[in-house]
Amino acid sequence: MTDDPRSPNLLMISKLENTFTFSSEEKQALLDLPVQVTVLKEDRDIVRVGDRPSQSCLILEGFTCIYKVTSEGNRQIMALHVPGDIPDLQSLHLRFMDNNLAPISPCTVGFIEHRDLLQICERYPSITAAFWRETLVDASIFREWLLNVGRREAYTRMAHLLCEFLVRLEVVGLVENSTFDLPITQAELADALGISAVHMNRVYQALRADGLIQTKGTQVTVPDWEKLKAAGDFDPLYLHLKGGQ
Amino acid sequence: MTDDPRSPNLLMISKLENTFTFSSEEKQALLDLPVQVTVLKEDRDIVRVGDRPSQSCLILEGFTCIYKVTSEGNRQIMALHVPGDIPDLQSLHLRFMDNNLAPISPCTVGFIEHRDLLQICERYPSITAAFWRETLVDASIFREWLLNVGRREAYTRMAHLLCEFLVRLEVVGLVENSTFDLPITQAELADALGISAVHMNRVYQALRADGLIQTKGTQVTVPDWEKLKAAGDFDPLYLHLKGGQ
DNA sequence: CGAGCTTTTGAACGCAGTCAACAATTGTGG
DNA sequence: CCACAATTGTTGACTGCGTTCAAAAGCTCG
Repeated sequence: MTDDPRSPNLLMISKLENTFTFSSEEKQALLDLPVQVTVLKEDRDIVRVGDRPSQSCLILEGFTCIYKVTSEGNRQIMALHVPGDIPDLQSLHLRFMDNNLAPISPCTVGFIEHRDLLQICERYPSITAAFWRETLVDASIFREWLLNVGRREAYTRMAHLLCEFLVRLEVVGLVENSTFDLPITQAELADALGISAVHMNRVYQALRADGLIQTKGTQVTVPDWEKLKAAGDFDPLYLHLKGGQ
Repeated sequence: MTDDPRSPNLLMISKLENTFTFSSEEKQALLDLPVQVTVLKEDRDIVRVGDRPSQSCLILEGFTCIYKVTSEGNRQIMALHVPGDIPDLQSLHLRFMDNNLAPISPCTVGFIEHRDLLQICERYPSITAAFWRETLVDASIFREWLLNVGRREAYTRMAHLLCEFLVRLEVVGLVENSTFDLPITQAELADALGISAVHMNRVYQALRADGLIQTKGTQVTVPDWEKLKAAGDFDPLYLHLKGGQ
């Protein structure tokens, strides 16, 4: 739904170029990758557990999440995705989806056929490496979330998640004046942090009361980055961004 | 420490062949991969957060884990590895280690130089795919652990972990008569499940009292697989084993 | 056979969950 | 543009799963 049909590819390339340098031939191959742009509503899953998709999905606008549900009906959100992410790149090499993928806000995505991805990977090893690396960073984030959910108390946990959001959104230029849009309900945040919605609400209020964040609708402002980092026990190393250490 | 110096490579190949079929040329290349076998004691990390290793490590005997520690000193174990696993394959494409890797029992590992791995990957795309896939399965396990730690109560969580162990050890032939060796302290299990050691002990006792497991030293026996599966809310799909669904 | 680790037990406490009601906001159709 | 419905956010009270602290008992191994 963008005027420039190449824009999805450029978003993907600029993300990958955070850590890789491509030859002009490789870049052209990435530009030529067919991407089918679609606008999705937030109340329908993109793929579900057990599915065998033949395409992967690049987030262009809005946010998505992957989640699973226990047999008791408790939902855990395992990851949140921002524009530039490819949340189900794994399905390129795993036969079945082992999680659900859904938009958490109205969002625009681009679908890329596995066939095309495999073809470009076979031809250009450094593109393979770049995609592989993306999935490794995803895994690194899962590890940090495990530490977060398993060993940090709710207050710290929430502060940590906000730190991660700020950094990841900054990378794709979605932060202005320490402010970003977080179009996500408290119930969803609770599911991402492994706590109840009620407790989430209390923690959120505490963060505001302590001056770590200011909110206005879905906008979140971080007045003191160092303070939030300290509160969230946050070290961006695990995001493996360009800056390195 | 095996008589047959090729054995490490064969272990790796048989694991990869669970889901991939290699040509004889590819298989030979994997067999020719130099592997430096070493015996490690359990009280020293193999790699640490911030390290930049030039090799990855294949588990041959014993168990290892990856873990992180919060600034408060709480440890979370994010994964446990059994023979055949390559716990730090990620370091092939990520500049820095974002977690610690340590043996949890005396263990034998084989170190493989990144240089050699990259070379073989460049030459054989299907070997790249096989290694990539391994890291994707690791990520899938992280996701399941997130659900486990975030949304299941301690009793179910422990049952789930035992289920996972049984299945993964079965794949590498380390289960006999529904019995396997679990040379890991309760404090370590607690760190893997995100609970305290004291509570771990109580849950463990409850599992025994309910007849879901029998223990004898470090040996664990599962008398009724279906019952344990039910107690652990366990579905092996996320392990992406050969059997498919 | 004693040192050191691991497991076990008890008691008190607390973080977070559940339930229930209400307030605020957003969305929708007339 | 308003009225009503539905979702989301907020609050209070009670409960409970799991933590913490401390001490004792059991193992393992030199």
